[in-house]
Amino acid sequence: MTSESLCGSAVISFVLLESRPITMPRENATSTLTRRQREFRARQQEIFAAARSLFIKNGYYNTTLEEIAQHAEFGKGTIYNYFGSKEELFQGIIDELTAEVLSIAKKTIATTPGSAREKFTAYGKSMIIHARAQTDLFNVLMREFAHLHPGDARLKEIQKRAHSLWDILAKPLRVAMRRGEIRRVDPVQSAALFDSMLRVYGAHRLSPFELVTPAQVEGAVQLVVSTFFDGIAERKSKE
Amino acid sequence: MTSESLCGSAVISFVLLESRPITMPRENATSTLTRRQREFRARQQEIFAAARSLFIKNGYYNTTLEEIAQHAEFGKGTIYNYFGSKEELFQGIIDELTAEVLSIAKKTIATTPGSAREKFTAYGKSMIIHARAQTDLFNVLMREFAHLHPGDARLKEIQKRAHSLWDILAKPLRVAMRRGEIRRVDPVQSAALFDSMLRVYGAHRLSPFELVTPAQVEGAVQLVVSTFFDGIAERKSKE
Amino acid sequence: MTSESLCGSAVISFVLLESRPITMPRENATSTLTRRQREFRARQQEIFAAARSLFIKNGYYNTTLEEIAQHAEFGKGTIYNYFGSKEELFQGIIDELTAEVLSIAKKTIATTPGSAREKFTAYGKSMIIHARAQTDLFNVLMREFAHLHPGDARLKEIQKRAHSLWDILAKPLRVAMRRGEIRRVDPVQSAALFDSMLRVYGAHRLSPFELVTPAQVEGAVQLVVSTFFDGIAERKSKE
Amino acid sequence: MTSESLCGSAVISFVLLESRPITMPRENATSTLTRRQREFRARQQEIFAAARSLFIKNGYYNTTLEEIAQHAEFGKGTIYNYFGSKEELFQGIIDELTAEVLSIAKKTIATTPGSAREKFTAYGKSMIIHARAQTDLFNVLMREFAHLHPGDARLKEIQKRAHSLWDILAKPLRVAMRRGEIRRVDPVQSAALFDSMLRVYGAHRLSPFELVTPAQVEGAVQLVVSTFFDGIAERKSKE
DNA sequence: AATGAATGAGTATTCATTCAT
DNA sequence: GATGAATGAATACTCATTCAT
Repeated sequence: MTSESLCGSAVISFVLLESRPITMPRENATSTLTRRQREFRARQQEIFAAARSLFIKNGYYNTTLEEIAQHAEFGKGTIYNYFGSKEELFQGIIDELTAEVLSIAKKTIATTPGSAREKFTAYGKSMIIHARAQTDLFNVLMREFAHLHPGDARLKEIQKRAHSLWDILAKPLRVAMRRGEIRRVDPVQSAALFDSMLRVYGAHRLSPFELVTPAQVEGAVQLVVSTFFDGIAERKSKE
Repeated sequence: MTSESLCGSAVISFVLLESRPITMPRENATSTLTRRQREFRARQQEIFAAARSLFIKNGYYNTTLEEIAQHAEFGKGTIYNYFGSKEELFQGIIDELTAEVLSIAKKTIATTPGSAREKFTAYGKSMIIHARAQTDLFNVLMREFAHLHPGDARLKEIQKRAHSLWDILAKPLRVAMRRGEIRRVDPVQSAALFDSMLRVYGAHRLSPFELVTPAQVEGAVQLVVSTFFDGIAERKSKE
Repeated sequence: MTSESLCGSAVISFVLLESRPITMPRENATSTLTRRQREFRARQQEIFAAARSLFIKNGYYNTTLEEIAQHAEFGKGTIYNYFGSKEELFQGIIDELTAEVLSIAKKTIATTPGSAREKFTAYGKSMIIHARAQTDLFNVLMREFAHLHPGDARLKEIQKRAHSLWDILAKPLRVAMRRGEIRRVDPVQSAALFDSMLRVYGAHRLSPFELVTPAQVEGAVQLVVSTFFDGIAERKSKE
Repeated sequence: MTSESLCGSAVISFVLLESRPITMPRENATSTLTRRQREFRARQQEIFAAARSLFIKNGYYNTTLEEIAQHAEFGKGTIYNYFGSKEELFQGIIDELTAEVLSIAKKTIATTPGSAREKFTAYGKSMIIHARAQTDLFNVLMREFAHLHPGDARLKEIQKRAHSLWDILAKPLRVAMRRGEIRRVDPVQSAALFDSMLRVYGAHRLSPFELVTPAQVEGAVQLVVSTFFDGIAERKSKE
């Protein structure tokens, strides 16, 4: 039925940056960076971007460092001044991605006013938009998920982030439950189910459900939200 | 939001062998196979099984033909009498897998009596069980999904199979809709959403939702089914 | 004064094959080797010889595997069917060498009849001849002795072999001492001193003492032997 | 028998700086150096010392310029203001070393009063002490002796220095011969033999003859000297 | 048909050297 | 003068595929 990897990727894609980044230190608290440091960071980002786009297009194993270097317009050796290895470069991308996703989730849920339904609608919308922009990248992540052998420390980190994401989504569900707005369910598990449904729209290469116009996105999110909260069954309840 | 790969894998995992097999010719229409042919088929299967278990354990790129040959207890060269290349061997596995999934879906939906809800419950249960048994294999599939470059003919094939799966699930939904049991929704899209939710339970390495006992499986399926049909919102409709 | 490496090399050069070979299994006791095994051995020797001559000419670091392969008239990959790594290939050479030297010492001392002086003369002669044929190889060994980090198991092995050599030479000295033919000295240490003197003639590139004719070899050995046993001081003892 | 390298290294280790230095110009005849020049010399020495200790510890090929620069606390580029290349830096060290050895020999032989036996005793003692202090460095020299291809001008230079050393030792032997104190032998060749014996004690990693206390050093030198002058044979001459 | 030895294209990584700042 | 970022040539090692036996 469902694949671990699938779920795995789900997990990966929705993780919030609560924990420290794995490889690439993000902005310094104090913005006082020497010129040296700023330039270093800038070049690192250039290389990173080049690697990212190539990994996306061709996958980890089909991307050579030679190509990355050419694409980044640097010498091959230069790459190694900024990243210890091809693997580290790749891990950096995973890291960045999970951080982004987590950050989006956090912000959307926190800042959207209103009920769980409204928060989930907002979250769903930004996730779909975000995912469609990055779909291919997620794709790579999944392909190469192999790298994380069971027991690898990074796997644990990913797990932690997955839980973070679901916890973020679970919070408004708990509130709603307390208010008697939703049934008694495991909030984390339900959050995961919601999240999983959104994923259907993330696969632009395989999904049959075109989401090019904002209206289409809107429709998709509405379907997911209404299915999640109301179910698809007809309410015979009336009278 | 959601990742293509995730969805992609979803797609992969739920495809029924309706179309002709991609690589491995399945049973000849006429069951009259010469001894030669039967032996050939048998050896092919041995190799296939060896490759499958190794790809599962180590991934495509980390499995060498040398290992496959040893594991299959054949000479390295012999492999090439049965498969044109490592790649073809791998495609055969994808093929087999998608066929299995599709076949399960077809059978479950067709043979389970009763309403859509009952059919979906049965489908969900067998899928979760099936997936947990094969999780690692799906995992590989996803990892190596990279092989299917956009535009690759095999990608189209996979898409077709994904649609087949959803169509199978959509059928009972259409019936229910006609009967007024469920709301007006896109049945294929809804089928995809249901399918996607099941995936949450497929990731034994990342999923926080342990499903070891039959009761746990039952509970998970119930949650998915009830969420799908009824939603999680409290029915205030009463009265 | 004297360099460790020098002594080190001395040690290396005069070691007897008592212990099992480090890397390359020597002739099977039973000469029953399958054709496969014999061919394997033969090719291994070809590669070995090619590597040896190149290491001699250019040193370990200045010899590439590409060159070794070309010189051996094999493909680069083929080398790795016979040796696990460049390092192992190199170690094999050290091994072979030390084994040879040890074997020569053993045989010469054992088979030469007469007193210690006669045994040492025979030993000296064959060592000088042997060394001049292999001088360059010893040279490489010394250059690359670095590879053996202190604590390396192979270093211990070399030490053991060095002791073996000296022990072989010490034996006739002990006999002579018992007979009162030579003074009370540490036989092993004296053996080492004798051995060390021979080394003067091993360096054809640096030694000023040409040893091309058999007579010259004879003269050199006589000088070493007479110095060792009688000293260079004039015997005023007479009367 | 004996290895060129061994002997080669012997040669290297006992060479006196009579000839012009190969790479590093030594003190200007006129001691009038501008401040510029003095500072240049000073920095050159700092780099030199750093390189030396690293070459000793790790060998030529396993020492990177990066490391040398860090150890010398200079920028990598700065090194190239003081030395043309890594190779040149290394040659400078060989040069310094051989000069040291030669200088010690010269001084010891010249200043020790008395007979050849006494001069040789003094020489032996200081050489053993000196070598044990620098064993590792000699070691490197030997390892990297490869650099000197046959025909290399520097090889000739080394040979010249070797001869210088032996000539220094040969001188007192000639005097003794003239006085009838020692037999008629080739004084240079005998000097080389004596020198070679000392080398046994230079290899702290391989030598079984521990020389940690001054008494042990004394004993070793006595053994070498007495063997060299008197031989190990029992004097039956009496009567 | 079965084999596995031979192959060499392909790749990550290192490091001496240069040169713009 | 000092620096260290940039460079790319160089190299050990892998592995899918071929083919002679």
